[in-house]
Amino acid sequence: MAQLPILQSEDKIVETVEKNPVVVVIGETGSGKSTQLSQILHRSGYTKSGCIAVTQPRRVAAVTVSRRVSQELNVRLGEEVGYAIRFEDRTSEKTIIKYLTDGVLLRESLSNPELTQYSVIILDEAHERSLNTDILLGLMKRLIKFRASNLKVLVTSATLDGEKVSRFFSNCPILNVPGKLFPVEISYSLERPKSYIEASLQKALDIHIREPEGDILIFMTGQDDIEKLVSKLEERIRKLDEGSCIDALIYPLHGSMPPELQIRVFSPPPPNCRRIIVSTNIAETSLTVDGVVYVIDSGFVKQRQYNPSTGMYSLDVVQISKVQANQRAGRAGRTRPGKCYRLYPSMAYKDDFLDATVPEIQRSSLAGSILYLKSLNLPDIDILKFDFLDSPSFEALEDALKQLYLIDAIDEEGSITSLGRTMAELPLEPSLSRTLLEANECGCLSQALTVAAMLSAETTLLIGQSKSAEKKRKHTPSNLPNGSGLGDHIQFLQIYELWHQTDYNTDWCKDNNLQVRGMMFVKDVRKQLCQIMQKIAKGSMDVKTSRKRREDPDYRALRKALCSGYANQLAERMSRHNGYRSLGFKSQLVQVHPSSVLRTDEDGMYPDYAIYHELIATTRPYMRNVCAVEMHWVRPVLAKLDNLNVSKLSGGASQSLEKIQPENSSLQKDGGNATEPVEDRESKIRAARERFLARSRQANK
DNA sequence: GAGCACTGC
Repeated sequence: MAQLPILQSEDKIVETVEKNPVVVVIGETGSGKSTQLSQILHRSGYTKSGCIAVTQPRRVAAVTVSRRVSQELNVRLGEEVGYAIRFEDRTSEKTIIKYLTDGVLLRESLSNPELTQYSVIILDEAHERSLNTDILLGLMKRLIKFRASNLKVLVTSATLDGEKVSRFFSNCPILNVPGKLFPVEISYSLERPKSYIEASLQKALDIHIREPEGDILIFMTGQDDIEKLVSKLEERIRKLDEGSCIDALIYPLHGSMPPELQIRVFSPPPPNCRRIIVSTNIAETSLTVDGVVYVIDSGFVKQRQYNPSTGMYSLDVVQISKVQANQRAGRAGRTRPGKCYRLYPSMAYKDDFLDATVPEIQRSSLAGSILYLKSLNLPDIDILKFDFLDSPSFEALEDALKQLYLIDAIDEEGSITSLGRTMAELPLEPSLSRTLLEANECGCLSQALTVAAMLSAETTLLIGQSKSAEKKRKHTPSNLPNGSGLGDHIQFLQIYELWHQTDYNTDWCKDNNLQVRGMMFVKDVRKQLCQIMQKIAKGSMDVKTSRKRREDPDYRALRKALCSGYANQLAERMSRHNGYRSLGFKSQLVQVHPSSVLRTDEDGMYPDYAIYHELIATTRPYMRNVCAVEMHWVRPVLAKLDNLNVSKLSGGASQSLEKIQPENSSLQKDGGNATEPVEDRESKIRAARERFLARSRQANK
């Protein structure tokens, strides 16, 4: 094996780590930092006083990297070298080098905030800025103060933000480790094309006809565009004169494809044949296809973002960042020198592209993370002034506190409640943790466990289908239950109960268009939730079937529990039509998503009140996964909304926080009225409550 | 009557 570049810097690394509590290591792809840093520190004795932890943003990475290190050290995986990911802990008392996902390390710090078992913590791939890594960065900054004598922290990052991470850790040293990428020649378009599909098609055909062999990787934004381009490519390549150029195999590649189809891409092509892979950004970091020599980059990506003032997610096509553009280009230089064709002008890259992708922490709802931080009970840290590498907006923090207050996870002063503490232990969104705890009181825990597990995996359940396949499917109506018309949560419960009756038969999943992988994941989640709930469960947690339904045919207990958990995700129907108004946020008109199984009554009207799992703006604002609830369950929630005092929740920090936020305000630029005054919001909540009371009076007549 | 990128506890 050729010597990895990082080993030439071994002495320098050891010396720098010796002298500094935190070191930033910048190493490009192929530098060997993921496999070698841990071994270097092991060799220099850091495993004598504890274990070396290396975090990874993805599970597969934790598994594959630890496997390689165990081979290099010639030990059995799970002994001296091991890994820990959700549902799987392959470590033992012998373990001295442990690879784990950042989420698992966060869970560990919940039960052991000082992380005393570790002498070294390496946050690998920190430039990806996953939500969990960002929280870990903040926690590490605090931890090195308390464990200055016996903890070393290493952060690996991409070139562009190494300086920033260093500044965050009091100007800690930065070490550069060369990568092992081949040069990639980059060319730009003169102008932005009218159609990215057409431009990609032309460019791919050009390369295929004129350039020597080597696979082509094309980055598109989503399944739809990928399928269009694949069929156009197939048609055009079929029409090429036989013998005028080598053969081509065209593969789509995206996350909603079943794994067996994804794997196809990795089988090497037959001789005299070029692979053309049309992919989402799954091929940017998660999957690496060897043999790619040409990259075509559309310059766009689909990104999910959260608007804290409306509680709504949107999935937008946005311009990629410079870091992403370079990551995409690098995919062409893994095996030999390559070429990258950017379908945008060089000026666009220089002037329009952000340096780095907006970190996830500034694009997500923070209720779960804030609850987690509050449950750590760090006396020296005010959560709202928590030292993030990039701070989330004030609105996002305020929104998280409001959500947590409405579901009783924190009290009026913003302190965590005992309920909140239990919720933080569950690996679920706060709304679902709250539902479980309420269900435990109402005697429907087993049902709630199923619903929570199903919603944890929801997007991966239904097999991703193209539009044409969908049309075909309409002729064969689904045999799946319909949630008794009460909503999608109930349907999820009924589906799982049926699957349980088949003894978790995988063919049953396939027959019903359910992703086997997704359903197995649900089963694992449910099992994990049962283990955590064991201590406090008041009733059986086994999957119940028809017997239970006779006792409560309308699932009233479960829907009432859901109403507590989703207190912040509540909507009231408009009086004359089937549109809903979301309560508790800036007034927002939303529709039931057409895929919902929620049923209308004999007059064609939806129920007066419903809870929703999420609001998502696509062509219009939709509530996805809704469930009918009853008016009198909603009453206490509205009372709580009425008494809401956000500045009290943040411990009066609102004023000072607003002052230190201005640099984040640009993020909200496109989010509409993110800065609506609190008084406006409160008056709207009051108006909603008045409408509710009027409706109550009418109902009582 | 519409459409969903990618991760993770």
